Amino acid sequence: MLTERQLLILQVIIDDFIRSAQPVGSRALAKKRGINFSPATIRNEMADLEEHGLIEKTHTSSGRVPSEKGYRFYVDHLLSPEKIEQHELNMINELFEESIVELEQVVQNSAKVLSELTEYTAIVLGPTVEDNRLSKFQIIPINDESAVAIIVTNTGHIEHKLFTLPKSIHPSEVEKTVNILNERLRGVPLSELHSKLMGEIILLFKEHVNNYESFFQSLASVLNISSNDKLYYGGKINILKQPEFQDVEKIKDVMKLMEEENNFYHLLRKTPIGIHVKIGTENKVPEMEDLSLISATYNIGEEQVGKIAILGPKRMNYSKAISVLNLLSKNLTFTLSNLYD
Amino acid sequence: MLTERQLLILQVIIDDFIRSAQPVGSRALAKKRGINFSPATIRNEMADLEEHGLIEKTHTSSGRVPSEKGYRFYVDHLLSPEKIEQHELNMINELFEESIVELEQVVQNSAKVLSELTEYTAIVLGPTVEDNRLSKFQIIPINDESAVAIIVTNTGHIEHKLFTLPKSIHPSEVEKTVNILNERLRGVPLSELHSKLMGEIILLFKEHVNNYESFFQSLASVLNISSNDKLYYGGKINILKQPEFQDVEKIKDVMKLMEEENNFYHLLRKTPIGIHVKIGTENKVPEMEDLSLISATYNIGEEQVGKIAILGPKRMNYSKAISVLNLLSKNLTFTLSNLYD
DNA sequence: TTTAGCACTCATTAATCAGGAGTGCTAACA
DNA sequence: TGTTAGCACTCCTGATTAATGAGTGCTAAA
Repeated sequence: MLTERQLLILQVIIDDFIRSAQPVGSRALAKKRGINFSPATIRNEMADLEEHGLIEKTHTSSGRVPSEKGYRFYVDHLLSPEKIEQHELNMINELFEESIVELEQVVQNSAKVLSELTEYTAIVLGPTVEDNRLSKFQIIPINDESAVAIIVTNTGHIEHKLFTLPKSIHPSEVEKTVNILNERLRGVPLSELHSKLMGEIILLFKEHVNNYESFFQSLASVLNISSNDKLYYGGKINILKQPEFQDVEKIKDVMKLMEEENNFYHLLRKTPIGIHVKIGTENKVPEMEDLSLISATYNIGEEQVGKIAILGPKRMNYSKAISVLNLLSKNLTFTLSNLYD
Repeated sequence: MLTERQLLILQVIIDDFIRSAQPVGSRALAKKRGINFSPATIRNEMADLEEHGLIEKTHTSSGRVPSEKGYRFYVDHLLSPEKIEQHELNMINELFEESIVELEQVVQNSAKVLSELTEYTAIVLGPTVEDNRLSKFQIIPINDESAVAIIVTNTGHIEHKLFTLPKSIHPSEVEKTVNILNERLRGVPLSELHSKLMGEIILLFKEHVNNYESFFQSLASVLNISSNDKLYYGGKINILKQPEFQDVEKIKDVMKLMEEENNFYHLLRKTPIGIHVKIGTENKVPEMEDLSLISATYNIGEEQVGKIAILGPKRMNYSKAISVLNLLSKNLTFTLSNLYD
């Protein structure tokens, strides 16, 4: 379909545009090393590439700019992996060197490092708590009328919830309840706790716990875990450094996009396993037509727990971003698996 | 110092500028109702006001704009309280109508409402956990080597911390420890837990708990509560609606300011009790020379727990902002005091 | 097939100009 | 003596024009 020379020219155009953010003309291109033909020849090839819809002009007599289709082709076929510098490697390794206390902390720091390495905005979706399995449940009475429920999961995630504890419940009943729940619910994904409780466990309650009704109500609400996996940003304002965001309206759009957390939450949830690149309108979000989102997944053992992603202009350094994302997601998976699996 | 008429003119200039963001000229001023003298007269008075440093020209033949000193004078002497509309009252009341589960949630929602009511950016400093008093402490073993410590305070704040539990410790020892700590530390501010532990309580440990040393180490780190009171923003991008932020560099500055959470954290911590207005350079932060920050405190009972604030352009509607802030902080104090005190 | 040459297009920038809002000053007025 | 009308002057704003230059497509020659 495309000749070797056309591929070469396309690659150089996109590489150059990614670097300079300026439309690339035939003369400037001819001067690049590796290019041994005249501007006129290049103009002919460019016309062909434009017919294929891979590059565009911004006006009749301007240089060429990659089209969305061009970026897609570039990402799919022309990308050469970028070498990661030693000092960049160090930054990533430092993330995992300190003693790791909380999973969330590591994840949050990853976003920061990711944004610093790429100069784009990093978005990290924290562990999907719903898929975690219950490993320990406990109730701590605080005063006459309230208590805290503690839920510990297999990935070390801890959650606490305040609830009202009916006065009529005797401490021994509470203990019995805790025992029942631990016995029956260990290993159950948090998302299924509520239905399990309403199914088999309510029968046990009827049998063993006096005055169970209002108490059971409270428990039901406590075990109704809503998906509250969090979204962390790193370098939110990095994106403003990009020359394409010198326009006030565009800045407002992208800031608004990030402000409303749901946007990226849903976008990232949908994302498949492994590295995934969505360019411009492929994101199906009007405000993202000038943005690309590259995402990767990280796991704990076999369980897929979260996503890390880079948000940049369509004209982003895909090669660099993918390399860094790939490395970091693998490191995250490795470290977290060792820790919690 | 200033005549009645000059005060009137100053007030009208500032009111008008706050509304329109345009320099106010003598002719436009003369047409306002309540003004019954000619443009020429107004020009004379304006010249006086300018000599006092209360208003400024943007260029030789422009209308007048309030100076920072002018705003200060306006806030101190000319402010008339703004009536709060019924639907605005409703928005505030709705905050407190739903059953309140977590203090943090209320506080966070306050930021949202505050930003919606004012169209500026709201900043809320959550409860200062350090000043809370311990009301309940508990330890829950998770597995052979780790446990969760639960700390509940008098304001209903719950905190959990993972720590390593030496295998050598027998469950009965843990129970004894929990009893000792609850007995000795109840009512102690979180910020003093650590020193109390290292002082009187270590002696009790030596006496009553076997193999206490490494266990005690863990406890010490658990009870070393760092001040992690959080900063919440509402309507971060509201500030971009203001006509003074149509300049890309300014937008970057203010976004960066908000991105680095420490900035406002420290600024708000310093703020005195009650309503407080800092205009432009009074904030002592170079990037805030075009911004004003109005803050208020909210309490639980007698204890001052947090701050709510509004960040807007220097040309903000002080009257409205102060009224809303005043009302909301009082409501917060009232509701939280009833709940937790 | 490649390339030199040329006419043409269009964005960008600087320069010029007209219109208008606003000021300060002076002199007349109540 | 305080107030106001009149006027010359300043400076911002927006529109228009012109020059420059980067780049293209096409044609014809190598």
